[in-house]
This record gives sequence, C-alpha cells and structure tokens, in this order.
Amino acid sequence: MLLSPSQENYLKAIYKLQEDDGIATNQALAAMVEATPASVTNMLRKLTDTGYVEYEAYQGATLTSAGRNQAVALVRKHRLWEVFLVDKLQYDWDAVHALAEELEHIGGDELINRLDAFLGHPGFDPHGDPIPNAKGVVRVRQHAIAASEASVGGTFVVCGVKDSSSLFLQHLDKLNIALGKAYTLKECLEFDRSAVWTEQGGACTNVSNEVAKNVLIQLTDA
Amino acid sequence: MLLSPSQENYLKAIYKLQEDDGIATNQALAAMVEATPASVTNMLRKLTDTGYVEYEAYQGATLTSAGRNQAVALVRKHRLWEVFLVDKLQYDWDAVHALAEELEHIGGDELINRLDAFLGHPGFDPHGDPIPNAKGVVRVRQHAIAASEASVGGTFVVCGVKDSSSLFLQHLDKLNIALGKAYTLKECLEFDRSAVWTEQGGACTNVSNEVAKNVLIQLTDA
DNA sequence: TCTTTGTTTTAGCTTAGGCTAAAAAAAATA
DNA sequence: TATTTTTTTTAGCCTAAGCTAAAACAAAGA
Repeated sequence: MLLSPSQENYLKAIYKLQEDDGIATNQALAAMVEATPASVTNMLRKLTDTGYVEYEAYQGATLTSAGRNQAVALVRKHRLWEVFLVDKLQYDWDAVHALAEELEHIGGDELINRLDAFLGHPGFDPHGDPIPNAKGVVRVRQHAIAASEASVGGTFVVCGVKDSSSLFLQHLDKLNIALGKAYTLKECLEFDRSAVWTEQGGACTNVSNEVAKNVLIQLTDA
Repeated sequence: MLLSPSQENYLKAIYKLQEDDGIATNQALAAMVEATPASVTNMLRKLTDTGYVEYEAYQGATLTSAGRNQAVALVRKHRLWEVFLVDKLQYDWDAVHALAEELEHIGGDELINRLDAFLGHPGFDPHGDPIPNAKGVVRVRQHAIAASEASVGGTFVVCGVKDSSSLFLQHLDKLNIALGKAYTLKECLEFDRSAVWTEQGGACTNVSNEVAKNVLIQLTDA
C-alpha cells in the first residue's frame, strides 16, 4: 500500500501521540497535523481502509502493527536526514526539522539504507533522539532523565532534549549548552527552582527550571 | 510565487522543449509531464497567471525570464542530487533519475547551495550534463559532438550522453563504455555504420551507429 | 438523573490537478 | 479552394485533502 505524504504525516502523528499519551485523540491529531478535527475524521477513515490504522467513531485511533512499522520507518528517515543536514551540510540543529519533514517522504528503503551507511549508521540524531535501525528496532535511550531531576552535587552529561523547537534549541545555544557536554549541578535555588551548572573548566551557567525540565541528561559517577 | 511540484515539472518540460525544439507544443508537453493535452491547457493557464509562462491559445508556451530562472534552478537541483546519489550513496548512474526527480522539489536555495558546497561544486552530473551555478549560469559543454561524427583514426574522450534512459545507460555499461574513457576510432563499417573503438590498453568495442549517435565525445589530439 | 460543556462526526463546499468526450481551430492534403 | 486530419480547447466530471457550520455524541457537574 503506497501512502501519500499527508497520510504518512498522520501515521507519524498517531505514533507520537500513542507513545506520549497512550491515546491519539482526534483533537490532538488535528493539532499535530495542522488540520481541523473534521479533516482528521475523514483521513482516519481512509487510513483504516489501508490497514494501517484501527479506528472506530469517537474512540480515537490506534496503529496496526503494519502502521507502526510505517511510522517507525518515517521516524528513521526523518532522523537520518537530520543527521545528514547537520553533519554533512553544516546546518544548525535548530534549522533542520522542516527540511527533514520534506525529505522523509522521498524514496524508499533503498535510499534510506544507503544514506544510513553513508552517515556511518548513526545511533542518534542531532537532538539526541535514537534512530531506529533498518529492521525498525528503536534503541531506547538508557538512563536518561530530565535535568530538573538531578540532585545538587551530581554530575551529568547532556544527551537530549524534550522540546526540539527552534526557539528552545536557540535558547540552549545562547546558554552554550550542547549535547555531550558534562556539568556538575552546583546548586538549586529554592525561590524559582533555577539551577547553577558548572563545567569542568569552571564556567557557570544559570539554568531555569523550565529549561532543565526539557533537557535530558545521563548521570555520571565522576 | 511558490510553485507546486507539478507546476515545477511543467516549467522544466517547457524549458527542455524550448532548448531542444525551439517550441513547446501542447502535445509534446503532455508527453513530457505524462498528462493529457487537456490537462496541459489547464495548467498553462495557471502558470500564465504566475508570470512564469507566456501562453496564448493554440500558440504553444514560452517561459518568461522569471520562468527560465526557475527552470534552470530546477535543473541545477536535479543534477546536484544526481551527483550526490552517485558519488556519495554509490548509486549506479542509470538508477538516479527518478529519485532526483523527487528530491529536486525539496527546500530552497539554502539547501541546494549547501549541497553544492558539500559536493565540491561539481561542474557536471553523472551523465556528463553541465550543472548550472548558483546564479543560473549554464556552462555550455565545449566541443562536444556525437560519437557518430568522429572520423576514422581520430581519438576522443567520452564526455556525455544524449539519451540518459536506464536502458541506454545499462547498454553502455555492458559495452564497458563510461564517461572519461579515451578511445581511437579504428574503423567504421560501411554496411551498418557500426564502428570499432579501441582503448589505450588495446581492448576493442563494437559500437552500433544507434549507440554512437547518443554518445557525446570530445576530440583529442593524441 | 438532567443539563451543560466539550468533542467528534456529518453534510456540503473548495481547490489543485487530473481525466474523457465533444467542439473548435489549425494544418495538411486532395 | 475544399476537405480531411491533427491539434488544441471547452465542458463536465473525478479524487485527494482540506475547510465551515450544524448535528450527534460523550463526559462532567448540578
């Protein structure tokens, strides 16, 4: 069954909502694909016919296992193209989402597997999100927690973000926070829950709770 | 003015027909974009409104200078993606057209200029066709003639093809003919105009007139 | 339980890009 | 020049994917 770009976007949206919220409601889908709830109902009917989605009126949508495979393949394509754009074309990490969104609808397995090999089979995209392999296996990020969960005195490495909007990523750039950087949580201020992170070199960064909640870290025992 | 992929394909088709035949007739366009003449009439009206095409009923279509710019930009995108697919993803030269046809509609100048830089500003695509630069200047292939025009005893280098169909390219593969290879035209047989080409190493290749007409060469004075 | 509120679906419309069949125009031939 | 053939256009229809407004349903509060 061949899917249109639009149909592929719906599958991806259902997949993400299922992962995050467990359930893909009509309204949430509408927001995610930028359409009205009425249009969503319409599309869900069609996708049910393709066998990728299970859907009954008023009950929300679920992916079939075929649908899930499609969605994972799309996530794989999206993230590999993001790696290409950042690693090879030197784009900034906050500028690749929209382009990858277009590129992910091009070609089939052959293209993406060649791209994967060319990029050296990367495990993570520029935002630290894991890249499913050719068989659709998504490696789960081990031991990743939100930076807001760290305890004072602890050391950690930044390994991902929860919010990958341009706005947030550019804010991290301004704070000079990037994937792979190591910090110690020096203190956490009672008043607004903002934190002070120090780098090995001694540089300090003031991090608001709002930011910390959206930065993923791995604790290190150093 | 933002164009749809379909509209872009029409502009490219008009451009090619103008280059080759001087005139883009409705019927030729229909064949090229794989639609009916009625659909072409329809689309030409719309493109006239965008200012990229000039068109009057029964008179065929011409590109405006803005239209020509768009078309050249598309040719540039197409050929750069072909270079990427062959040089970086190791595709065979006969397998890249369809994918490039999809990729050429993605993104804007930023993406393609970065791709160009990444590829090292190549001058020619895998079929020997020149790649327009960022300003839309198409370098004309110097001194290129069809191999069928060579005279016996002459030496030449293969620099392009007139027919870049999969079928023809695969045939060249079988004959072991590739861009950049040097030959001497040993003899030309009266009966069927087929020719014998010899390589430096001494290997001989029998080349039909039909093939020779579609291979572009540059004469060398060796 | 009844009513209000919020969500989902239905009904009917829109636009882009196709199509076929018939009419009109242009080109070619007698 | 008249007629036939070919090409192009018109007219009317189709599908995908969206939209709005109204109706139907589900969930929550009184």
